[in-house]
Amino acid sequence: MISPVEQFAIALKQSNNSLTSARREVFGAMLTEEPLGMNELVGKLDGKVNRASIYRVVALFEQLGIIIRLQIGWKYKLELSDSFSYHHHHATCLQCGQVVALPENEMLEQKIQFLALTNGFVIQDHQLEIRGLCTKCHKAKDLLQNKPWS
Amino acid sequence: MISPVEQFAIALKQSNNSLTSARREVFGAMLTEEPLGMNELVGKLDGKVNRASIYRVVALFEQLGIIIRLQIGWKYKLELSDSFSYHHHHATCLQCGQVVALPENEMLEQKIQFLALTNGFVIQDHQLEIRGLCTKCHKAKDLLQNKPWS
DNA sequence: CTACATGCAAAGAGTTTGCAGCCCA
DNA sequence: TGGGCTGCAAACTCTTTGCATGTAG
Repeated sequence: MISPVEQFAIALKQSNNSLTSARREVFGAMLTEEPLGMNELVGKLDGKVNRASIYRVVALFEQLGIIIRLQIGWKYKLELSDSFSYHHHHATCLQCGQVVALPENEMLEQKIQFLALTNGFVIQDHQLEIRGLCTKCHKAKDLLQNKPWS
Repeated sequence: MISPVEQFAIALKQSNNSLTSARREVFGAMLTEEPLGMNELVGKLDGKVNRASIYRVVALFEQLGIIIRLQIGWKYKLELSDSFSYHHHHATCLQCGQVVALPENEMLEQKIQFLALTNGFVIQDHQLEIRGLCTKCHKAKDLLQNKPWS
């Protein structure tokens, strides 16, 4: 079993990129549960890595397929790529803002492939953004609408 | 049968918003085949509607569900909402940049609903972004790789 | 030691806001 | 006529770039 950090180091070496401290810091900061916004990332590395360098490192990581850019509403967030986890999609709760990772679904992936292929498109990459209400917020809303206390 | 422009006028009236010339212009500019980038929209309305007003009108239209914001790569594009056409997804060609509207696929929609529901999520909205190669560019690439002339 | 990477500061997009004047209902 | 809408200009956020310095290999 190879650790994420080793995998990261190998990816850099294989692409002829140095393993610098800024890159290590950014990668370390990305080893989190939730996808990170650029501003959060900058904040997390405040005093350690310069803002411009973070942008440059993120661009490199994206190019190397180490991280991916998720669209969450109007903004984007960053997350380690599928190579460091597994292929999945996300659902964002419009109420509480929580981003939930949805488990891989083979049937769904097949349908997406099929839809693209029947239209002559060869898929290289895809992203599904789901917006709605999470379990908690949905229940809360039900309570409000049913007014069980009235 | 009700025309798009009438439908638009009704949507404004019902939400207590005036039918101003700026809003008419923006709506008119949106009546196109392809999704429009904000800069394209601004360019198209250059001299007619001020940049800031376009942003305000777009924000209003989005809120009223008249237009939607598509994620295309790192940027976004605008397009009239499903109420003015039909529910569909898009595929962007990484080579030539063309954005193709893919026809609705009931099975796919069901899978998406299912995936969300089994994870306790009630979908309000969703967007699928497909990136790949269109028929033309894919063929061109095949030619290059097979080097039929060599 | 050398090429590549970073920090810093300034420039550049893209977007938002305050305010005075204009226009739709 | 009056309240909402627009144009204008300035402010703000996010991102990129040029250049001198630092550092990994």
